[in-house]
Amino acid sequence: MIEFTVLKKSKKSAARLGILKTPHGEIETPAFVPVATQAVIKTLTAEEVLQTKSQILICNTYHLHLKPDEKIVKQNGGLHKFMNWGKPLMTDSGGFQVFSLGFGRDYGTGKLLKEKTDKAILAGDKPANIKIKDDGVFFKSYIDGETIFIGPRESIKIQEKLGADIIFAFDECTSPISDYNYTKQSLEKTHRWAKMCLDVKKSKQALFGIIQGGKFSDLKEESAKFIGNLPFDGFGIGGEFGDSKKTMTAMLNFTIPYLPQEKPVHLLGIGHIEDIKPIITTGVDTFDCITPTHYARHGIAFTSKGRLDMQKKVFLKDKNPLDSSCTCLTCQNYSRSYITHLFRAKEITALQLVTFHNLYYFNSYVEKLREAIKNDKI
RNA sequence: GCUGCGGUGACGGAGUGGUCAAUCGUAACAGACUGUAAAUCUGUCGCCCGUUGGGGCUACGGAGGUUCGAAUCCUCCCCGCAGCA
Repeated sequence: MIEFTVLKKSKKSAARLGILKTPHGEIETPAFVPVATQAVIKTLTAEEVLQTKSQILICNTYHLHLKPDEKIVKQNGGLHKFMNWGKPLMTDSGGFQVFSLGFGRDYGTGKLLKEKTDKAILAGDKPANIKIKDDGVFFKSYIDGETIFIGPRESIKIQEKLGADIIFAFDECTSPISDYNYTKQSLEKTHRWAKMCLDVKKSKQALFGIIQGGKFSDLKEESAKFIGNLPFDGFGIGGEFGDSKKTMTAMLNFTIPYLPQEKPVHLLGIGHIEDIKPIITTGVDTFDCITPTHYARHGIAFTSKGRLDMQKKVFLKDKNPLDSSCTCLTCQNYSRSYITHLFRAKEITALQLVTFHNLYYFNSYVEKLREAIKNDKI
């Protein structure tokens, strides 16, 4: 079980400061949630992750079901013990994979639409590689092609075996190019699945329901009201948020007030550094994003001066740390020159040093924002 | 000195008379990435002009030659490797 306490609401915005108590410790919110899909923050050990000021991680049901199988995790004493992470954990339900391995893959689109497109997903359209049925989804394992069925029941059972503190309802994350009718039909399914998740769950883990509805206000409202009225321990806001950052913030400002104010709100899969302040001011308590870890492995370091592409030749002659105002171990001990050398030499330590820094940087930034809420500055 | 093999774009290495500015890989450069199919993917990669289609120029060790046409065939030369003297 979890316990959520709102300590303070900003006078300037909907931002709020809170404490989320879990069986594995407390989280100061708003908090960034690094993504540990396969029960690891890629390139880092759990001990290193602790030093990045991370308070809670999110792992993935679909991926851990395929590998190593939740039974193995359970036999190892559950996720916390398995991955040597004594702090709070979430598991995502696999609902994102319904999108990313389905229409996301077919159309090459992400959660946010960058360019205008004529492509559209209409009611009745079916993704090429997965089958979405009334009770769940048939996936093809990307490992060996095996057919795998995950629905609300399966997802909850897997998540119970994994043993995270907070688990998510199985949903269908919709694409930014889904039309109104597709989104509406999908939403009905997600709502039905949400109830099933509540019915199936036997553990004391906290279960978060997920609000969908795409970019359509009436569907978002309907979803927030419906999911918000179910006895979930918290809420995730998922799916896509229109085609610009402004619509995203507007949509959050519109949606969150429909949810019970005493329960925590998690924003699923959003969090480029420039998005963080805007989403926090809408009242989001926790949010996860692959950006700091994923981009790190592609050479991008986030700094107070903006993104740096550490593969660029210029940095070979730069003896400064990634960010001279950063107090992380990477910045204390290693130069841009060295890190760039490692990238160009294809040394895996490059990925590690930047992953460490990026996580520390994101967490430090959110820490500052918590301070700002305390002082009613945002 | 003889015999054999070979010299291709930054590098490795295809091509062996027209469809070749030359497959592919690497490097280089540029771009993308938001609940991780992702240490990944995409684009450019001889020079010059055109917004595109495209056009011009210079190129496959060097110099000649054969041919309508040569990286590809012939002659001589230079260089490398191997074997034999």
